[in-house]
Amino acid sequence: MRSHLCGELRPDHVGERVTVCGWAARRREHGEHLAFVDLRDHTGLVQCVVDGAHDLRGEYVLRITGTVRPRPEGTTNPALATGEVEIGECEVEVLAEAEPPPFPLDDRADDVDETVRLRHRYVDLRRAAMQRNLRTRAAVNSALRRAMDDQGFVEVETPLLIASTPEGARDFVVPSRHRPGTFYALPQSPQLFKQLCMVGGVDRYYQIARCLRDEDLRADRQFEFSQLDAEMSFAGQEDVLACIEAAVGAAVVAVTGEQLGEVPRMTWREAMDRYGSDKPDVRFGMELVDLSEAFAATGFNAFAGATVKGIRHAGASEATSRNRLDDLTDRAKRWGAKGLVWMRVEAADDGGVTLASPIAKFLSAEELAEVARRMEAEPGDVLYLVADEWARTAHVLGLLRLELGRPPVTEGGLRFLWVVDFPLFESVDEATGRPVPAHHPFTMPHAEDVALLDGGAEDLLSVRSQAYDLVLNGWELGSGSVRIHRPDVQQRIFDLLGIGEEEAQAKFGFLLDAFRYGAPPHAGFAFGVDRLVALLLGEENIREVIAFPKTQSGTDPLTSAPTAIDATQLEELGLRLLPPRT
RNA sequence: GGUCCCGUGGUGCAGUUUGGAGUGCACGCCGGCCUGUCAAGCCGGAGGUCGCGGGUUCAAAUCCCGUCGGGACCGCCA
Repeated sequence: MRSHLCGELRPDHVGERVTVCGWAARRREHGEHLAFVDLRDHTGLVQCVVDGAHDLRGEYVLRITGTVRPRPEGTTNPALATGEVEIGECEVEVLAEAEPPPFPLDDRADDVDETVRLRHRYVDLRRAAMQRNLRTRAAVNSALRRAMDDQGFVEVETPLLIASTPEGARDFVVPSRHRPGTFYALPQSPQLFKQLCMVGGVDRYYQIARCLRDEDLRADRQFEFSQLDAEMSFAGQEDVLACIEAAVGAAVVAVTGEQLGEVPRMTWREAMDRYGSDKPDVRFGMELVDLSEAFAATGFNAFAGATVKGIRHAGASEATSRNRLDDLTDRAKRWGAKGLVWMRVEAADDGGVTLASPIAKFLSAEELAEVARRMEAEPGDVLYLVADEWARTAHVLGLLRLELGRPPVTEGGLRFLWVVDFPLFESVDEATGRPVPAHHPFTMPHAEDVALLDGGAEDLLSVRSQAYDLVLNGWELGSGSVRIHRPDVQQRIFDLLGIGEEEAQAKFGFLLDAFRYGAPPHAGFAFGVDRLVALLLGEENIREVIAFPKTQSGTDPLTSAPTAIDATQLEELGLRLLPPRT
């Protein structure tokens, strides 16, 4: 049907008779004698010169046969890759007529209401930016598969219809027709199946797996997403990190052409202390400064006995109004802080600085001087302090740091980071005394910390696990761990978590059974492909790298999903609907 | 579950603070003119439930309440 693609024509093609197909991106009419039509396909635009009468409208689907010729002196267009040539003596065949598109298909569409774009996604996808995103995503998938294949990983497909487990995210659920009243769940991840693959001698498993979680949507979260999921036998943390780095590095090369280099590491504890986050955005500083010692003997009740930390917003005093400070204080409270202390740094007569703050009068001169010293305060800065228990102080200041200092997604480069030594337990339930797992209950404790499992709440919370996250520019790309493969250790963890034998059998019985038949030591990882592609492309929203995404409320403006189903379908499934909640 | 922002011809906006006739801009669309344009140009035209409902008022795009839709975030996402 065609001999060339629109975007590939160059002066080399001059004199050739070519046939191209595409959409009429723009037309410039000069009466019935002459018109210029920019024909667009996925490779770009080429100018076609149409002589004589015609009726060509925007987005008509055309097949144009003509002769490639150089553009006349002075009419070349350096903005187009094909701008030195044009197609002349055109024969035009209208393959399909088209209504005017609902929004412009050039860069101006970046400002169009996203609902309108999604409702007409098939038109939106024609745009150069969306074509670039789809094709970059395909290149990343391809690079990931090649890298995993090259490292001896085997791609195994795991089921989509699986048994529901109450842990973790809310399941999407599918009713069974054969057994009315029972349900499949769609996988939140292939976690248990990939471990079964290890027992099954697969040795190195991977899959670009669709995962589904019925949780609230965000800029970096959709119901459905894709993970590069991997698991390795006879391997530990270092093996996994090396293999994942190779895969991610291949994706980075495929998109940017640049080598990844060594990915730095940071312990979870250090990440929380310095950045107030387990997924620190290390593209910028504004690190948390610990001030607890400065207030060890303070008379200011709000600071006494608390973890006090601060961040310094350099040079921001003039641009930060009192209104803004009040607003930030409100936010800090919504984030869980008791309050937010701010201090404006001003030049003092003696050449030092003074800290102007509503609470300055409650602090001693020594304390104020120590704050200024530790935070390296300069005149014109604003300091923000939070005092609370360690985790809350870090969390609130971590959010405040992002609010005040986070650069746009397109700036600061690609700053990958391994966060290692996550705690095994996130918290200890005050009512039951049971620890709450931070990852999943098959995560191997750090060898050096096993003795602490016998201790009290404080000991339990200090147990490190062999779990690790990969972070890129403040987004959690993925996480993994070394798994427990020994039944006795697993039993120990279940006991601690209060998971009885019956419950364990009901929830993961098949995995525990499998382990009785000889489980190799194994470890794995999974990271989100949508997030990786978005960040590689400088998109701040993963919907831009998904062909048909859903809105924040989980609907699809194109298909109107989710929709009601008819009574016969419900009947067949043995389901009856409750009246709508009021 | 919560906080905040947005909703005005097909698209993007101004108008909302301080109520006074659907007033305006750009693009697109339709018609006309135009033989070297390139986000072509010139002339003319059509196109509106100011998201929806209620309230206040002589009068509401504008103020108030509710609601729907979209977005960002907190919680949630082992």
